Amino acid sequence: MVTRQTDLTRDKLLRAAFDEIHLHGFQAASIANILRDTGLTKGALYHHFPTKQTLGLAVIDEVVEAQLDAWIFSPLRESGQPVQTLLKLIDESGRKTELETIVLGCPLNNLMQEMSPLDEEFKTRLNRILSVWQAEVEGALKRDKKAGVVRSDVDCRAAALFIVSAWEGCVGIAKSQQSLKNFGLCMKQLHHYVQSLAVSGEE
Amino acid sequence: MVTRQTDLTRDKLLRAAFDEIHLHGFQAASIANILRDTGLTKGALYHHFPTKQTLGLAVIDEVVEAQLDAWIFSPLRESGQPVQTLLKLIDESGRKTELETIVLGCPLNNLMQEMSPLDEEFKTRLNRILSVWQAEVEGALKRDKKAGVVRSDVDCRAAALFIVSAWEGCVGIAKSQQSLKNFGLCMKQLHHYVQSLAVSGEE
DNA sequence: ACACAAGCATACCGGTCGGTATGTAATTCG
DNA sequence: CGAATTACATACCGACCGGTATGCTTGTGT
Repeated sequence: MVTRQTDLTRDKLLRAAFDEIHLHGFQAASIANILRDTGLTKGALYHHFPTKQTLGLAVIDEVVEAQLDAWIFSPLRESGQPVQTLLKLIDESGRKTELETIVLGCPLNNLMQEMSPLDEEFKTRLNRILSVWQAEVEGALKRDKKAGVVRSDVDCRAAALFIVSAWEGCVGIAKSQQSLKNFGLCMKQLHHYVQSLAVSGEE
Repeated sequence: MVTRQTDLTRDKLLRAAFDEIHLHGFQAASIANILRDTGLTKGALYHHFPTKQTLGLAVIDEVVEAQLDAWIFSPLRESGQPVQTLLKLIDESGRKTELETIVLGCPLNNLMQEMSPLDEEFKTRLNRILSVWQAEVEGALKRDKKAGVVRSDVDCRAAALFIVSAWEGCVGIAKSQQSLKNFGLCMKQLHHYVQSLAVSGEE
C-alpha cells in the first residue's frame, strides 16, 4: 500500500516524458514515443495528466527541480564552506564523464530556451527554479563574505547571476560542440572567476 | 538585371524563415506561417529550397552568420585595439534596448541548443560559426597579449571559449527571465572578467 | 459479496505537418 | 517571334500530432 500501482504508472510516465523532452525538447516531444517507451497507452496518460502541457509542467516540478536540488541546491545550502563546495560542484560538473549532460545539455536550460518565450506557465516555473539556483549561489557567496573568505567589495547578487549564467552557457556550448574537453576547459575558467572573488586567490 | 525577381523572392523567404525560426525554433517553425508572412505559396518555396532543412541551413549561412559577422566578428577582426573593442561590444550588447535580443535570444544559440543534438548538418554549420566567434575573440586577446595589454599568463584559447560561452549564457538567462536589468548586470560581470585578463585592471 | 469508482486500453477524430504532382504565367534565349 | 526553361500557384497526399469518447478491468470501501 506504500506505493500504489497508480503511482508507479505515473512515475513511469514522468520519467519517460523527461527523457523524451530532454532528447527532443517539449514541443517536438511525442506523446506516442512516451507511450511506446513505457508500454502504456493514451488512456493511462490522459488519466494522470489532462494535457501535454500539464505533463511537461509536472516533469519540471517533479523531475527537473528534484535533480538540481539533489545535485546542486542541497549541497550548497547545507555546506559549511559554501564557496569551496561551489568550486567542487563546478569541478565535478566539468569532469562529468556521463555524456548525457554534454550530449543533451541541462534540462532546465533546454526548456527555458525553448519554452519561456512561448508559454507563461513554463516560464514562471522554470524561472522559479533558476532563481532558487541563483539564490543558493548568492547565499553561499554572502556567507563566505561574512566569514571573510570572499572579498567585501563583491556584489554577491550580480556575481551569482553571472555564475549561473556562465555555467549554463558552458553546458550549452559544450553540448553543441559535443566536446567534453572544451567543457572542462570552460568550467575551469569559471572556477578561476569564482576564485577571483576570494580575498587573495586562496580557496 | 542586377537584382533579379527570383533573388528578391528568395530573400523574402529567407527573412521570413529567419523570423519564424527565431520565434518558434526550427522544428516548430511552420512553412505555412512563412508563406503567409511572405504572401507566397509552396510552389515558390519548394522551387528555391528542396526541403525545410535546406531552408534552415540557408538561413544559418546567409542570415545568422551575416548578422554576427556584421555586429561582432568584423568589428573584432578589424580593430586596432582588440580588447577595448571587445569590451565595447559586450557593453553595447548589455545595453541593448532592442527587446528582440532579450525576448527571443541569440538566433545562433537558440538553433545550437535545439538542433545540434538532432541534425548533423545543422551541428556542423552552427559550430563553424561558433568557432569563428571564438577564434576572433582568441585573436583579439592574443594580439593584445603581444601588445602587452593582456597578461602573459592568460590562456587565450580557454579564455575566448569561456567569454563566448558566458556571453551566450547571459543572453539565454536574460531571455528566459525576460529581464533587461539582469542582462545588464550579467554582462557587466563578463566585462569585469575580461578586464581581469588585462595587465593591471586598466583597459 | 456487492456497488462504485479508479485505473487503464482501444478506437477514433479534426487539424496540421512537410512534401509532391501538375498546371500556368513569366522570362530567357536562339 | 517562337521554343524552352525558369518561376511561381493550386490542389492534393499520407503521416503524425494532441486530444476524446467509450468500454473493460481492477481495486476499494462497506
